[in-house]
Amino acid sequence: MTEDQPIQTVEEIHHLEQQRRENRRAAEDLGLSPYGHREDGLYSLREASEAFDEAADEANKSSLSARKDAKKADPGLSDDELPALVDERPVVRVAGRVMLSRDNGSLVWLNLRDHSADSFQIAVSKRDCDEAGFKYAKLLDLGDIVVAEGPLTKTRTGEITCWASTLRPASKCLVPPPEKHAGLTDTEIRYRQRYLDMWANPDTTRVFMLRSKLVRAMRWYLDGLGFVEVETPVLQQQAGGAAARPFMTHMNALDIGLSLRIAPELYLKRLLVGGMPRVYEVSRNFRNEGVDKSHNPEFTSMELYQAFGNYETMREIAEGLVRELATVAAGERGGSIDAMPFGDLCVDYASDFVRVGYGELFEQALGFPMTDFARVRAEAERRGLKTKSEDGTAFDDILVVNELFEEVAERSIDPSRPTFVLDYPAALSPLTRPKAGTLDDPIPLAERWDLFVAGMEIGPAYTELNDPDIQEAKFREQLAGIDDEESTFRTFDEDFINALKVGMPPAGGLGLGIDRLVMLMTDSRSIRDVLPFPMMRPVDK
RNA sequence: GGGGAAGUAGCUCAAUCGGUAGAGCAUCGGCCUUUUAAGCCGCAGGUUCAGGGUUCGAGUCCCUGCUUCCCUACCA
Repeated sequence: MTEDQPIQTVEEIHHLEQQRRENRRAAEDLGLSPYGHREDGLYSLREASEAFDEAADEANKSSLSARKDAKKADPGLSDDELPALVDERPVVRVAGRVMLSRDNGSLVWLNLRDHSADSFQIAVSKRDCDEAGFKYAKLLDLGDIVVAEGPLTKTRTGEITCWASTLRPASKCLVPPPEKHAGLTDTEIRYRQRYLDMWANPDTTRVFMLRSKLVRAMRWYLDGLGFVEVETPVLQQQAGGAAARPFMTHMNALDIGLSLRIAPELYLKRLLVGGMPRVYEVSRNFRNEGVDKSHNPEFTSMELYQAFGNYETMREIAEGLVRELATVAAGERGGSIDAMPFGDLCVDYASDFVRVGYGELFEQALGFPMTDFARVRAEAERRGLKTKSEDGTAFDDILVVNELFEEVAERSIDPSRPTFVLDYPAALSPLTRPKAGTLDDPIPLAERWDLFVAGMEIGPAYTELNDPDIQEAKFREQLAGIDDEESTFRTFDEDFINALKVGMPPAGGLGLGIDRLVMLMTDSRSIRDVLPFPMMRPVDK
C-alpha cells in the first residue's frame, strides 16, 4: 500500500480526485503542510472587510505613484533617493474555502468563503507574494481551505481585497466541488452530504445558525419567567405522554426492553409532584412513524409545566414566546414581525393572536352547531368522512364532530394570523381538566387549546388533570380499547398514578414543536430544511 | 398508504419520430499582473439509476425494482 492509495486502488479513485491528490503532493513539495495548523488572531472575512482603511490605502497608492513619477523623471535615482513609501494599510490574516480562482498568469485572484461572508477577494501576485504561496495559488483546487495574509487594499473596480504577502493551505478538498455558478441543487445530495450543501449554499448554514439563536432565545425567555430547565429520561420502560409507536431497544446489563421516549410529559409532571414549580425541557422525541415534509422520526419539542397555572396561563406564555422568537428571527433576517414571509403568506405575529372557541369555529365554518348531531352525521357522510369503524359500529357523535372539525373548521382558520382554538370537547382530551360549568352540556368541554400558524399545528396546552382516580380510570378506559381515537394514551404507567396519589398541584402544561417553529421563522417549507441531518433511507453500495 | 414527476460526464443541464450521447462549468496542457461566473487556444472525460423485454437498432417504448422530490391521507 503506497501513501497515495490508503484505501482504494488507484483504478478506483476518480481521476478528478487523483488530480487533487497530485496537487496536494505538489504543495507538500513546496514545503507547505497541506492540512495546516493552529492559527491565532485570524480575522473573519467580514472583520477583514471592516478593517479596510480607505485613507491608508489612498496614501499608499499616492506614494507609489509619486515614486513611479520620480523614477520616470530621473531613471538614475536609486530606491533610497525616491520619495518615501507610505504603507499604513492594516494587515490581516484570514482563512476560508476557495470558491473561485481566476488565474491571470502572474496574478491569481481567489474568492474565499467563511461563516461570516459568502465571498472575499484575495490577490496573489508573483511580485508581492512569497514564492511558495504564489506557486501554491497555481496548484490549489476549488474547495481547498487556505490561509492568506497581507494588507487590505481596494482594486480598480473598488473591491476590498487582501493583497497576499503569503498564502498557505489549511485543508485539502479531495472531492470535486459543485458547479461554481449553478451550485448544488440536487436535494438528495444536499441532505445526504449536508457538509457539502452548507458551503455550497450558505443559506443552509444560516438556517441552522438561526435555529440555534431561536432555541437560545426560548431558553432565555423561559428562564426569565422563572422556569427551570430539566432533563428527563430518553430511555423509558414504557413510553408515555402521547399516542405514538415508539422505537424499541434493549438494555443488556439489566436485560430489559426499553423504549425511546415519545414525549417527556409524565416525567415533567413527576417533578411538579416533587415540588419544582415551573419546569421545561427541550426534548428530542422519537416516534416510529412515517417521514414527510413535516415529520421526521426524531424531532424536538419544548414542553413546560407550571404549578398553579392553567391553560390560560399557558396561552399567555405561548403568545409571548412565539412573538419573542419572531422578533429574534426578524432581527436576524431583516423584516418586521407583522409580516413574516412564509411561502406565499405574510404571517402577523405583532397583533394579538386570534382566539376562537372550538364550538364557535365549528359553527362559523359549518353553519350549524356541533351539538346538532343529526346534521353533523349527515354532513360528514355527504363529505365522505369516516363515521363508523371497520366492524361497522358507528363512531361516537363527538368523533364525527371532530372529523368534520378537522376537515372543514381547521382549514377555515386564517393562516396568516396565529390562532388559538380553545375549549376542545372533553371526550377528545381525556387527560385534561374539564372546563368548569360545561359538565352537563351536550358536549362537555376541556381546558385545552391548540395553536395554529400557517395551517400548521404548532402545539397544544392543557389545564392538567391531577386527580389520580380519574387519571387511572382514563388509562384503563383506553387500554380496554373503548376509545379508538388516536390522540389518546395507550400505556398504563402505574408509577405515574402513584405520583398523582402523592399529590400534584393544579397545573398548566404546554408543548411546542420546535422544528415547526423554526420552519416558520426561517421560511422553510420542509422539516428537512431545518434539520442538519434529516432521516434518509440508506443507500447500499 | 394512494397519485404524479424525476434520475444522462465531478456539477448544472440538452438530446426532435426509436437511428453515431452533446453543451456550459470544473479538470488537464498552453498564453496572460486589476480579475469579478475573467478571457483565448487545445485535450480529455459516459455501466444514460439497476435488471429484464420489444426491435435490425433503445437515453427514448414496455415490465420489475431502487432512490429523490411534489400532491394527498395520517401521527407533532
